[in-house]
Amino acid sequence: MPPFGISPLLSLLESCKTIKQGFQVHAQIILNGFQHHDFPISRLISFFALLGSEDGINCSQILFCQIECPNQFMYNTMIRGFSHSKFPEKALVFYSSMLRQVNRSPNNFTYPFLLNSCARLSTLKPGIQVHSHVIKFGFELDPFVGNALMHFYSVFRRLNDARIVFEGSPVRDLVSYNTMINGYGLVAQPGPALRLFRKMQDSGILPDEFTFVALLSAFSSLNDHRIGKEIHGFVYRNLYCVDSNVLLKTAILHMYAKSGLMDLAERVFSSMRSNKNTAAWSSMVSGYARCGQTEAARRMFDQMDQRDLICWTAMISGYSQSGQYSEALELFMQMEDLGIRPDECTLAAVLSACARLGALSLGQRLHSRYIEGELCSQNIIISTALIDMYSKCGKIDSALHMFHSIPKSLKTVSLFNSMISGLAQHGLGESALAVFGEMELIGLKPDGVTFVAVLSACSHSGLIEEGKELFRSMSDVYGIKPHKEHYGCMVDLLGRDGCLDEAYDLIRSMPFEANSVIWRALLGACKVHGNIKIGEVACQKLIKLEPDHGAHYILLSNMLANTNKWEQAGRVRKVMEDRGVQKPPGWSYIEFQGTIHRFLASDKSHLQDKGIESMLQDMAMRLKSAGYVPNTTQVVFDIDEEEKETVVSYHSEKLALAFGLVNSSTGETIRIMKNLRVCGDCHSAFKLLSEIYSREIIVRDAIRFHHFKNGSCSCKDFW
DNA sequence: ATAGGGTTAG
Repeated sequence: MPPFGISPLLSLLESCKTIKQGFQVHAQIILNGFQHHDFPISRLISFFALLGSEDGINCSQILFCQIECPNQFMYNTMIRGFSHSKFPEKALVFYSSMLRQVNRSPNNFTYPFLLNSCARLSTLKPGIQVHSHVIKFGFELDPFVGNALMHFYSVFRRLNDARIVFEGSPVRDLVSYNTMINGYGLVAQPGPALRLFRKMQDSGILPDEFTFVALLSAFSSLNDHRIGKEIHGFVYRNLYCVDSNVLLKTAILHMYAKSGLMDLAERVFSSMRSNKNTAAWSSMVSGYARCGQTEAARRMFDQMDQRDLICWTAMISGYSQSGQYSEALELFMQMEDLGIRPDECTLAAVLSACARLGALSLGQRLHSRYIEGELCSQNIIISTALIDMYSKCGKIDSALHMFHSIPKSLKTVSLFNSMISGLAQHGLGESALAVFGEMELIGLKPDGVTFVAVLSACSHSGLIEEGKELFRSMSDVYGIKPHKEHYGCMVDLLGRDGCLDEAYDLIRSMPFEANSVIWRALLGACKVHGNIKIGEVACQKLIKLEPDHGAHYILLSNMLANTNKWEQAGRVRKVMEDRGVQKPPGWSYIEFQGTIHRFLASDKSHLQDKGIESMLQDMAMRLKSAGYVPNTTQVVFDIDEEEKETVVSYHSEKLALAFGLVNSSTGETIRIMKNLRVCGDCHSAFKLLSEIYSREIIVRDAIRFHHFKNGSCSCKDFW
């Protein structure tokens, strides 16, 4: 082997592509006695650091650590390497050790990379500190540093700060404009993006394809296809390379797909011919899914040759957003089986589906396997989704624990909304108000969603005065106009207090027509307080608004029957039959050994296995000896008493409870989910059963949670 | 030094 000089070694290094080849060069460096020469070693460190792989950056770190007195280039290289690694925070570690070393002050190459690392962290603070260093060391006016600062601030949606840097920068080049336009796209402000674009043209800077990609993505957030089309035309007039520029085409396609213009999206898509990339496919998948066409989305998805994590996520979240939660979970498990690891976007979508389904054990598994102790445990969207999942699966304590473990500075309005509505569903009104107070204390401004949450918390817990006061302050103090949802909460609240006339007046004074949710709230209150007069009005309205909803007819006929207006009740039943309206099937489900078991009312298919039948008999017997009389008023009236009893004892929630009692051990909490409201008979029965079997039973119905324990329920019998 | 597709709460 001939001896090498330094420069042949360097040119050898230049031809290297893999870690192994890098090692060979390292061996040569040592063999030729250059291991203490800064120059070849720093090149080698740089080679490894910029390979872009985890192994590469580890190798460069090992080399770096062997050096007694690393030079500035080496530090910059490490910072640069970590800036696009999986551990951007390590760039900061190298930066501070650089500062600690005597005579090693940063230069103009240090900050762009360091700021890029900061842009990828989950918190804003380190970047702001770096900004103050930029000023301290006098790199404020460096155009590269300036652009990196704009990028950093816009990633954190701090467009005002980015703008200040932009305005203060002596040189505003193409990259500065692109970065700012892109930033406005991130915060969905296409207006300022467009103004900057004009300003750019005025100052004679020619846009490039990045400019248009940034503009297009800014306008994708707006569902205004007119402007999108205009940009499309503009792009064609200004860049004749459009047809060959895949990136640009993908951005155009995405703009159409996101605006729901799927036929235009299809046209761009097919014009891409053999250049269809995964991004284009993903845009199509999510575009179809977003407008509810999950089948079309799935066909696209199935046609793809190469599926990456993003398109899996697009399909999974497509199902989840369209309410097809089981499909979402099923697809997710298929993905896992292929060995694909979800990231935080996938997890957020899957957790949301778990929450809606009440799939606690899957949610818990996701938490412990992919989130706990991982980098994304700091991700606030994930935390929001987790809190929602734990709340909706009945584990309100876990949700609260998570919430309190999150540092104040990271908490967002959505996070608070998630926590408050969780507490509301569990009827924990005081806690909900306390969390709301904390929100104000740290200076977060509540929004419309927050008020839905706090108002429903008040109505679910009977905090009448607090609720009224909040409703007033909502517009007076916070300047938020109440929407239908807020009126719905107020009707619920007043109705609960027995103020049915007041509730009815509120509906009539609303600036818009009441929807079915609001009438249902009024009807619910009428049922509890036995107000037939207003109840009938509400029922009629509901039947008009939702003529296919069988429950309304049944409620109305039951209400009439209860006041002995048999004839009218019969007429209602007749109308229902004539229209062919079916009673909506009530079903309950319960999770057991990771799978969800579903029960339909009177469904005998589960009865043979696992001793459910005998458990049901045991339940009925013990209830009877405890002096319990079945409440059959909620059963359609024209069947005889004995049969009514049979019907109520086969309600889906009772079947699920029997299943739960058979398949769980003593002391274990039983969690049941129901698609409709829990029935009155089941509610009283469950209270007693919780005492008889010494079990805590948690039932999630369509609106809220019921925690049955020692003979009583957390809803205090109002729901 | 900048870039395209998927993310939470009602």
